[in-house]
Formats: sequence, structure tokens, C-alpha cells
Amino acid sequence: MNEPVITPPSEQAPRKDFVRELVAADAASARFGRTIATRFPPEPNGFLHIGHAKSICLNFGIANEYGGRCNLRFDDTNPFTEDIKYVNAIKEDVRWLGFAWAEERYASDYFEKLYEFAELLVTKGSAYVDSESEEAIRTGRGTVTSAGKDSPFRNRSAEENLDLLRRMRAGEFADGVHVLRAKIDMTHPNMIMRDPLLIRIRKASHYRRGDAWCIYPLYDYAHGLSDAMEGITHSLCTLEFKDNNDIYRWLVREAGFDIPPEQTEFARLELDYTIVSKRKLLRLVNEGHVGGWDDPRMPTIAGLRRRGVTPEAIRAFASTIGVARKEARTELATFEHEVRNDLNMRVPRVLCVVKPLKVVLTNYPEGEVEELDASFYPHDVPLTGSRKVPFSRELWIERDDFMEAPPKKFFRLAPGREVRLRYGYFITCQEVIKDAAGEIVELRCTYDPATRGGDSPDGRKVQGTIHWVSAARGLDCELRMYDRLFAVPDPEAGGDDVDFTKALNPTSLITVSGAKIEPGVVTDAAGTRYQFERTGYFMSDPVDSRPDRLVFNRTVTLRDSWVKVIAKG
RNA sequence: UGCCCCUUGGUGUAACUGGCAACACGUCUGCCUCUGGAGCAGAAGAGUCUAGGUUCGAGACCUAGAGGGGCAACCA
Repeated sequence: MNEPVITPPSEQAPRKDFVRELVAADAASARFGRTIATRFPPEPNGFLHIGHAKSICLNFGIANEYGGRCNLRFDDTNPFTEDIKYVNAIKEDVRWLGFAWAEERYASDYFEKLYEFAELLVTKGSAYVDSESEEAIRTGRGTVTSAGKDSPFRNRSAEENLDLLRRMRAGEFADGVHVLRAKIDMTHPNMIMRDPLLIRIRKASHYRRGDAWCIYPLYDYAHGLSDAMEGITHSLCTLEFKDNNDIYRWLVREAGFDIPPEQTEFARLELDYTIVSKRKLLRLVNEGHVGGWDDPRMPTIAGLRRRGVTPEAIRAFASTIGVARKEARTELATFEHEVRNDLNMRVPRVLCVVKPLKVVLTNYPEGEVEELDASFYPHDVPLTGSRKVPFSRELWIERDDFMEAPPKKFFRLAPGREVRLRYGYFITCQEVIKDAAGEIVELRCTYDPATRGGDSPDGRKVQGTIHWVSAARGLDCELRMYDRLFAVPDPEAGGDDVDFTKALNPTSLITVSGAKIEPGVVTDAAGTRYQFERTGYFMSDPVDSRPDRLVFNRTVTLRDSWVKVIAKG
């Protein structure tokens, strides 16, 4: 099936959030004297997640809206944790989300330049080589409520600092022996300004630079300068970097950039029943709590993609949650709404029985199979297309669609009651067959030949329409019923004292084998999305599904007002 | 015993930058329906953390509190 490309209404008119207002003002006043430039700066040490998607939509979105450009820059300054496999995954995810970067950049390409700035700072007396131990540096920094104290190495001469710096680069010292620090103020009220570390020695090979370097810049040092070198105008990051803004400005100014980029912070996404911490997601992967970074339960872009979520839905979601400075949690319902809203308008409907119960139509000719017309789309979806669905004497219907003693408002099948088989006939339940244990194993029903296609010539109505699959022609399939990964809205509520894996939802994946699906789907490529009528949205698993072993991932259930009815009694 | 940020219905965002709070999700009613989906119609739900102040008038401004969050990694 080919899905139409649809732009959700919520994406058509982006709301002016405070960041966009700021950019709009700067664009109008030509404050930077250059085109608006943003960047998305992931560290290649993990997969991108839904929280990154928010940032991607913001950065690329703004660039698009203001005729600017957005770079994809890998903030790869830590050789211990980064890997090329992550850069590849990140690039794929950004593209899949629908964005094109102006340039692909790497902080590791700036090492030489960054080193030159370091010599400049040292020469100016704005930075020095500290030879204290890691421990001494930590204690020397003081605490949030008490001032730090100067390092004994703080007043080395420019010459000595330069000599040491060069020898650091030359590899003369072991890890941790020396470190380059900015010379600012050890009593600064902002902890980050207490002579922050700029460059450290790391005798490790870098996934891109190999062994070319043994000194590596730290985030604060590399980030702002990278922005400045790329001509970024608006450097957007999350709230936890607010305090880093001071060092960002200090450094860019020290390095001599006249119109420095402006860093603006916004609140990161917090989604109920999920976590968005690369460190913790990595742990889920490493400890085998999930099948990998692309496990459909993961909030990663790769996981959502494999689950069947579309990029349009993710973008629409980013648009509706908006951007603000307030730390907030978003309800899962908001996300699910965008997913359903998008899928509803684009995917074909198909019949699949999750928990089959056999129905025998006693008055239907044995051995006969007829092909019934079934539309792929409901009347209110402006798409056309239909297929033939085989109908036969023996059928599967949903176990939950039959009740021997139905409560009030139960519109489905029950003894003596007539319902419509979707696209098929009206059938009436005549007899319930049970096994020795009293379990219902089969229903004997009669069908009304005059209702072929689902309408009765005499105009009689049925209250319920249920889905079904021909027992003679239906195919077996596996259904992976995914649910929220965590059992509680805020899995990180207890902080680091509480093991967040304790909050994992034990039923986040329920595998159903022996489900029955109409045969037409075998010819569709893996990765095809459907709505299984009355059940939910599904996508055939792109890696495990094959014609001889169909596997479908549940993307999201349909809204179910019936559960509310029974909940109320 | 510090610095910084935040505080609007259940949730997320708005409010032309001072003129009696809007949109979306969710919830509830009803209608409609060959998906108990979708759609349609409607409803409930905050007086904007608190207390002062400025003003004819404040969610927006000022002051003081309270509550929440961030910062003491040679992580980003």
C-alpha cells in the first residue's frame, strides 16, 4: 500500500513560541547581520529519542521558517563514549523525521582550531594549566554555599603555561596530570564560572580522529566556540544549560568573535510513562530490558519508527506541545492522539482477529468460498481503494465479541442475537458449543443470504458490527501488543536513589500468536501500516515479518469507549 | 546557607505586551455511524501560587514570601 503524504493541520501554522518570537525579532532587526542559523548538536553516544525530536523540530523548524540554515553537528569531544554507529543512527533518524541539514559538522574537526584558541587564551593570561589532582580541583571549587579557593598553579606565567600546554598536546603527560582551566573567579556565585576546565588529557583513540589527539576539549569549551565558528545565530539548548550560558558568553568573547551567537534555553520534554535520558536508555539496552535501541517500546526515534509511528505524527506532536521555559510533563494521551490522528487519515483498514473463536454457519454451503468487496477506507477518509475478502462456512470472530450472558449495552453477539459481520452478512447465534471443561469452543450460527454486503433489504437494523476472518482462508500471524514501557507516570520520580528499572511495566509487551488475519496482507511489504478494524493501528515488523511468518507491531490502540461503558457498570 | 530559572483549568500551551483568561489534549452529554473508530453538537472545569503595592484597570509591572527545578562530572 502506498500511503499519502499528509501535513497535519497542527503543523501548518506553527505557533509563535518565545524562541520564535526572539528569532523573529532578531531577523527583523538584522541583529546578526547574517542569515539565521541554528544547529542540532547531539553527542554520538546513544540513539535519539522523542525529546531530541522536540529539539530537532525546533532547530530545523526555525531555520526553515526564517530562511536560515540548520547544521547537524556532532558534539564528539569525549572519546570514551562515542561511536560511529551512533552518528549513523542519528543521521538516519533526523532524515526520517523529515529534515535536511545545511552542513554536517563535527566538533572533532575543530580540535586544531580549538587548540589554537587555547594558546591564545593562555597567551592573554585568560587560561592556565592546573596541575592539581582531580580531587584537589574538586575541593578547591568550593560548594554552592561557600567560595572556592585559587589553585596554587593559578599564577603561572604565560610562558610556562604555553610550554605545558604544548607538552600536553605532545603527549608528554599521563591522563589527569594537567588540565587547562579558564582564569575567571574562584569565588564566582555561579559555580560554573569558578575557573572551569577547558581541556583535559585523554590518551584514548577517538572514533573519528584515531590517535591524532591526546587532549580533548570539554563541552563548555567546545560548544560555544563551535557555534561561533559555524556562524550560528541562535544556539538553542535545554534548561539545565542555563548556568553554562555565562561561560558560553565569556569564551566566545575571549576568543574574539564580535557578534557571538545567543544561547537560549527551553524546557526539555518529559513524557508520562517514559524516560528520556540517554544514560538510562542505554542501561535498558545493555541490561536486556528491551530488545535494543529500536525496540518498539523505546521512546527512541528508531523505536517509534519500528512501532509504526510516522514522522508526521511526531512533528505534529512537537508542534502541539509547544516550547516554553516551564518544566512540564506531557500526558501520553497527547502523543497518542497525534499518532491516531495521523494514522486515521492514511492507513488502510484490514480485518484481524486477535483471540479467535470459531463460528460455523450451519446454513452456508460446505466448501464454498466467495469473495466479498471491502473498502480499505471508511466513508470519512478521502481515499479510495478496496480489496476482496474471502468468506466461508467457518469463520473466526473475536472471543470478546461474544457473551453468553451479555450485560446491558453489549451490542455484539449473544445467544439468539443477530449482528453484522463487517462487509459480510447478518448472522444469528443459534447454539453455543462447549468442551468438557465448560469452555466455549464454537458457535453455531445461521446467516441471512439476503444481507450480503451488510445491508438488509427489509431494512432491519442490527446494533453491532463485528470483524471476522475466514477460517478456510485466513492466515496465522503474530501480534506484538506493545504498551507503555513503565507502569508509573514518572519512572524517575525517586531520583537516583531509586532504581528506575523497578518501575518497568511487566506487560509492556504481550505477544499473541495464533491471531487470524485476512490473506490479502501477505503481498504487502514489511513495514506496511494498517488499522485492524476495531482493534488498533499496526505495522508489520520491518525486521521479523515475512510472508510465511507474519508479525505485526501494535502502534497504538483505537480509542475505546466500550471500556468506559463497562467501567461504569 | 550562594547563584540562576520557573509558577495560568486534570495536562500542555495562549492572552495584541495592562483592559474582566483562549486553544488543544483529556473528561462528560447527546447525535450520527456497516469500526462502541472517525465526525458533529454541546457541557463541566482555572479567575492566573500567596500577600502587599502601582494603576481608573494586572495573569502581565514592583516588593516580599511560598513552592518546584538547575548548578559543587577531567559527562554533555
